[in-house]
Amino acid sequence: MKLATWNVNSLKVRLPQLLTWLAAQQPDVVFLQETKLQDGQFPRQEIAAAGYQVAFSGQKTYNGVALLTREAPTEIVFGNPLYPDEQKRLLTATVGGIGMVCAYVPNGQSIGSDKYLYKLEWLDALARWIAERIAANPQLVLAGDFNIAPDDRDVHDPETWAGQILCSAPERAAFQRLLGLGMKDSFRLFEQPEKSFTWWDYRMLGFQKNRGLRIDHILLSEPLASRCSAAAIHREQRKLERPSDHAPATAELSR
DNA sequence: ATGGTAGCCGCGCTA
Repeated sequence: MKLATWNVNSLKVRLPQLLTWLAAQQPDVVFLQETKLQDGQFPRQEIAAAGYQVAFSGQKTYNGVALLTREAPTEIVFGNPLYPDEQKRLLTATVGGIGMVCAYVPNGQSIGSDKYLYKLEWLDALARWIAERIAANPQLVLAGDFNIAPDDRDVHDPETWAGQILCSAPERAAFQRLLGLGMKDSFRLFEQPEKSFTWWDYRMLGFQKNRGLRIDHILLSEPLASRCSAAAIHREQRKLERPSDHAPATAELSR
């Protein structure tokens, strides 16, 4: 089973790229973030024609998450029942007996801002939700845009970014709390190239200079981590004309 | 030097 996560930064703009990428990569489950589409505008037909079922939760202009699956998703839960939230950032479903949680963690803007406090609250509630889901089904995938670079090796310039948004100690502690629930960072189950990132700022030639961060992750509960045979970042997507500022990440499960 | 770029029914906001 091949899992993929991608912050597409507008599904409307990125739909042609997504369809081409799906045909090339043939993932079984795709976690999308920043669809920026109201549910009525979701491109159901195009996704169905590509061979995927969908569950989605969107709003206009901002946020929006979707799950594309070969097998029908069941037990779909919109948002976090433990944290009422107007913003459409979380989607949970069961696919082939595996719990799938698609997350678009708040960016946080800057340390100490209202948005930062919201981010930390949101992450606290996410951890509680994940604990509940693992207890219900030990096979769980949590994937999406975490807006957290877990470690200095996930940062192009750790000194400049030290303590900054996406890298601060409380954000990293929130990420570690998810690992403490038994989730594994699939990317780090394998040897990886240095300076592997999933996001590069559109500004200041960020991608050309590889000034990136690894903030998009596929976390696997222990029974799934033991089945994981590969994990990769598809940075070639960031080289295309009119790219998302994020590249997709994938993880493969054997058996 | 707080810059810069992309996306959104925009006239600023979020990332």
